[in-house]
Parts: sequence; C-alpha cells; structure tokens
Amino acid sequence: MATIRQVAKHAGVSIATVSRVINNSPAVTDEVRAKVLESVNSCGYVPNVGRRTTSFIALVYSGPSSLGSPYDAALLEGMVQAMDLTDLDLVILNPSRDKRPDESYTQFFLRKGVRGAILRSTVEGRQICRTIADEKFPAMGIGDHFEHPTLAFAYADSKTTSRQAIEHLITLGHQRIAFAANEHEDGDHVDRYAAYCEALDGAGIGIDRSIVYRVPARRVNGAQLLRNVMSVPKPPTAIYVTDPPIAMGLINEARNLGMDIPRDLSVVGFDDNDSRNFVFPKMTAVCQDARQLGHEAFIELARAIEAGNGERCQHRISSSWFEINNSTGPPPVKSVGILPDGTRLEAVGP
Amino acid sequence: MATIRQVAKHAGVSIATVSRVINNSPAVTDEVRAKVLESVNSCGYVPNVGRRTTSFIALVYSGPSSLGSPYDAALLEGMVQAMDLTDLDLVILNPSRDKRPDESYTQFFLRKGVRGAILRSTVEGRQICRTIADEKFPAMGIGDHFEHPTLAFAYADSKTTSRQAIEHLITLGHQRIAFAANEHEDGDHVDRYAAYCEALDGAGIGIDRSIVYRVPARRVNGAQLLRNVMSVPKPPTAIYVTDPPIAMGLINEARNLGMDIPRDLSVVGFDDNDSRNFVFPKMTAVCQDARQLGHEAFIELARAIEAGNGERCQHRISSSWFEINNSTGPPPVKSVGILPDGTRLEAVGP
DNA sequence: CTGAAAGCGCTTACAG
DNA sequence: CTGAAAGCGCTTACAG
Repeated sequence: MATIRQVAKHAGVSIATVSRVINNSPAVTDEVRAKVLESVNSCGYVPNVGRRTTSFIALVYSGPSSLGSPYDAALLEGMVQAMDLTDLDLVILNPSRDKRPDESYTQFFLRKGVRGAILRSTVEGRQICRTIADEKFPAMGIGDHFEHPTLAFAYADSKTTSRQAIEHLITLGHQRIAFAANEHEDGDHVDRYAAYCEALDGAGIGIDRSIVYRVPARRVNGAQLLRNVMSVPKPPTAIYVTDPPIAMGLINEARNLGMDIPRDLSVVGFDDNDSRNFVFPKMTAVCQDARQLGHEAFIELARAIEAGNGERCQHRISSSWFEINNSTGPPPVKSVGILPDGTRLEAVGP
Repeated sequence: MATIRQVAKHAGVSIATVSRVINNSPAVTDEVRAKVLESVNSCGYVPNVGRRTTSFIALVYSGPSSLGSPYDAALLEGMVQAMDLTDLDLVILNPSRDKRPDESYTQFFLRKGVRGAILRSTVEGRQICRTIADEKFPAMGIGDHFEHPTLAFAYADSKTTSRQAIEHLITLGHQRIAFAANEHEDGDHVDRYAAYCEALDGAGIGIDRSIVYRVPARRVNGAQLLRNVMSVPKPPTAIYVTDPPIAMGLINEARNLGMDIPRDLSVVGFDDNDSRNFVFPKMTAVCQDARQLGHEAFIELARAIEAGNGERCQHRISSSWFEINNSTGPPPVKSVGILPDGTRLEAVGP
C-alpha cells in the first residue's frame, strides 16, 4: 500500500507537493501536477490513516439514476455477489453531485477513498468515461461500450445472436420485420441494429426506415409503440424489440387490444435477466445475463487493483444467446392492423 | 465534527484509550469500553484524516443478497435519489463478510467510515438489527419492522389496505379465499395475514389453514402455487398473494394452464413498484411505493446524523393503497379445478 | 489496564 | 511554485 512518501520519491518531488496535488491546491504547475497524478496512479496510492485503509470500488453513474431498472438491478446484484469474494466495498457515487469542477476524477476518487471505478456508461456519458480512462484511473465500463485505447468493458456480444433472431423470423416466413430500440443509442444497440440490417440484406429484404423505431425504454412506451406499429399503412408481421421493458409493455398491450401473439404479430424481445418469463406468452428473446456482467466487471477491477503497479483491466466479453419461446410464429394469413383508436382491421385479400 | 480528543474528554479517559476501543484492543476493561463507545456515539465521532472526512451511509444486508429483487431495486433507487440531496455517499456492506467476531457493530462501522446504517432487515436478521440499535448507532430499519425501543423503521402500513382487498373479494361474492405469502415471515406479512383473518372473521367466514400458503418469493414458486391451489379437493375461487413475484408467476401460469383470470380465479396481488402493470390482466393489488420507502429512510437517517448529539431517527410510515384492476371478478358459476398433471376439471353442479 | 510520549500519514503556514 | 518544518489526528511500544 503506497504512501505519500513513495509517490513523492517516484515523482521526484517532496511530500508537500504530492499532498498539494491530492488536495488540488492551485499552487502547483500543471506540469508537476500531471507528473504527480501519473505517479499516484502508477503507484496505486490510496490515502490511509494509521492501520485503516480505504478500499472502495465506486459504481459511478451520471445523469438521472436508472438503478431501479431490471438491467441495473441485475448488474448491482452481480457486483454485490462479487464484492463478497473480495475485501473491497462498493460505494455508489454521482460525480455530478460533488465533484468539484477544478479537480480531476483521480482527485475526486482519492478524496472519497475509492481505488477503482465501475462506470455505468451511457452514450451521453461517454466523455466522462473517456476522461477517467485518460487519467489512467483503474476503471471498467459497463452498459455502453465503445472503442477506447485504455478503457476495458464488460459486455455481452449481442450481434451474432441478434442476427439469429432476425433469421429465425425470416425462416418462419416474415418479410416485413420492424425494429425498435432504446432512444438512447449505445454500443449494444448499434450492434443489434447492424445485425438486423445485415440479416434482412442477406435475405434480399430492403430496410424500411419507417418501421425502425427509437423510444424511451419504459413499459408505457412499449404499449404506445404497439399502437404505432400496427397503425402504419402496411403493418409489419414481426418486430425485434431490443429492450426488455419496451418488449414487455408491447406484449401486454397486444392483449389489451385483443390481439393474439404470435398469431397476429411475432415478437422477438430482449432479456437482461428474467423478463421473458414474466410475460404471456413466454417471450422469444435474445438473452444476456446482466448479473454476470456486473459480477465480472467487479472481479476484473478488483484483480487489477490487487495486482497494483498500474495493472490494466481487460475486456470481459460474455455471450448472449437466442432463445425461442412462444411469442414468435408464422406470419398471419390475413394482415392485421389497428387504428389509433384501437379499432382492429383485417385485410380481406393477401 | 468530533475528534478523538473530544470523545476522550467526554468519557474522562486519555486519547490512547479511545483509540484502543476504536481499534478493539483487548487491553481495555469492558466497563471503560462501554463508556467510550457510548461517548463515541453521543459525540457523533467519525474518524478523519486532515480535512478529509468519511461520510458514508451504509446499506447493510445480511445473508444472501436480494438486491436484484424488484423491491430491493426500488428501495435502492429511492436511496440513491435521496443521496443526491445530501452530501453523504451510500456504501453497501455485508457484515457477515468482514465484521470481526470480537468487534462491535459501532467499531465495524467506524472502521469503514460509516456514520449511519440502513438495515435491510429480514426476520432472520432481526437480532443483528437489535444489536446495532442497542449500541445506539444511528440506524433505520427497512424491509421488516418490529417493536424495538430505539430502532426506527421506514415502512408502509399494509394492514388496512389488505383488509380492503379481502372485503372487495367478499363483496364480489367470494367465500373461499386463499392466502399466500413469502415463506420468510416479517412484520408486513404478519399485518397482511392478520387483515385476512379479520376480514374473513368479520364476514363470518372461517379460516381454513389448508389454503394458507407460505412459499419462497420467486416467480417459479408462484407457478407451482397455482397448481397446488387448484388441485385441493375444493379449490378457492380467489386468492390474495402478498408478494409481487409470486403473484406474477401465478397469473402467468394460469394462462399456461388455459385458465382465465378473473373468470376462473380472482387474484389480488401485491405491488412494491410497478409489477401490476407488467402482467395480463393488469393486476388488482395492494400497492406500496418501495422507491419512496428507500428515499425516506435515507433522508431521515441523514437528518439525524446532521443534527448530531445522538439525535434519534423517527419512524417514517407511509401509506399503501388498494387498486382495483382486472384480475378480480365474481366467483365462477362452476367451480374449477386443475389436477397436478394440468388436467382441467369443472364441477357439473354448484 | 491505563496514560505519557514517540511516531506515522498527511496537511499547511512559512521561507525562499 | 516548491521544500523544510511544525502541527493535527490517530496509533502504539513503553512505563507503571
């Protein structure tokens, strides 16, 4: 466990200067500050008092908390299970609340006694993730993933399985397949949309942008989505909904409108945990285990911290899988439509 | 912010002795240790290094984590929202991992830099809650509630609304009403069962213990429960299921067995957050807002900590409400039964 | 078992 | 802007 003295030696400055950098005193040149912060991270410095040592891993979120979502809840459950296998504790931090504008993230984390960060990333928050990674503070990204030279992510690849899902629909005979995703585009959704396009392309089906939807990832938006989808001039016969709450909301709304899934509409959903089992009919879905993602992010971060010497985190990429259940079937013989007011239409001819 | 010196003065000992107590040195008489720990809590002592002060609120759970459950996820979301209104951070602690057998909970929390604890209580963990409260460490209980002279709880009263729920079923004409609850009995479930008994009693209906069920609070157990309920010699026509995942599992399984809810069976469920909207038909339910409970527990604890001087937490009791949706209706004209293999039975006469 | 005192990690006026 | 040194909170061998 490095002390301020070792950091000072490593950086070739006095302990007073190291202290000033840690406490963000303005009386330090940018050059010296950068050199010291570099040493802080490469020595794995962490403040301690007597025998007591702060050993926290931070779950960092930015913007409004989504911790109640099934995805985040499962992530957290996995992290807490992993926590029990280490001697690190998990603290939840929101830098936008009390990170001072003039301090770096490393300084912010040191002030909190944090030794590594799990970044619950979103597309909006990518810049924060990049900044933290650029400071070389130990970190794992989760939730969103993107190219970065030093930031590692824990995620499940859902591109191949998304392609399987669309091919499954095509094999069943569907030609008009809609796509819906969270309005917040992230690495996973980019992959899923790419898979959708490639699968349609491979089958010689053109992409119709009018049945590609972006909606907020909430149940009520899934309900509204169904009404929108079914009221276009030529409604799709199948849809791939890449977010669990949207898929659940859509399936329940179908029953409210008197539709039968999969007879009137085939639905491939997405499941981060267990959602597919909570709707009727049990949802055909691309599935990932968010609990495991949280677990792996925590363990990998703990490993890098314990190793010390500025050891980097590695990517932890797990597998998703495509599970055929009861919400998909052949396309309807008669095409079905629903007017905005809920009136049900059935075409007379094919 | 009290230092070790003030605690020493308050307790009438040297700073060395205070330090020994905090670090749990065996070389202190029980009498002195008790006196010092008393002073530590009444001075609101918290260890600090230089300007840095640890200001954590701990979410304490014991036994296997249930943080992924909808109830716990909603609690946590509420706590994190509340956190943003204070300058305290939330750390998740599992004392069974690293609390040393010979240290008190106060010592354990000081070692972690924790100033107050939210105790995610269960019936199994009541003794831990009592011990922490007896040490007068600032704490709020949540999840389970029971009588204790110094421990305050955040909970929603669900007794009155549970009684409304049963009376609603009786008014609809039901005479044979089953009851199902989490196998882990806690203060809330005691209330709900008492309400069930009182409402039946008030209507002159006897309690039949053979249709009172205790099952694990998981979806699969809700599915199994339905099979059990419907295969008793004279199946109930309605059931009050006091846990969300059990209620959801039961309602979905009914569709798998070809039953129609509420035609064949009326179901009153329980909802901590939003579950009632995720099943079809939308569930008639006693509802509470777990997000709000988490929020209030955090705010009340933060208030007591900021007030200092050993200020006590107060109970934060909120309201539940009974919401009539689509899973309840009049009893079936013909009584319905399901054999263990799934065969559906309908009685010929009344 | 307890306190006075030396010592550690860190911070901060003071000197240059 | 930086370091040597005094000082704070805390811990711990040492003395009794």
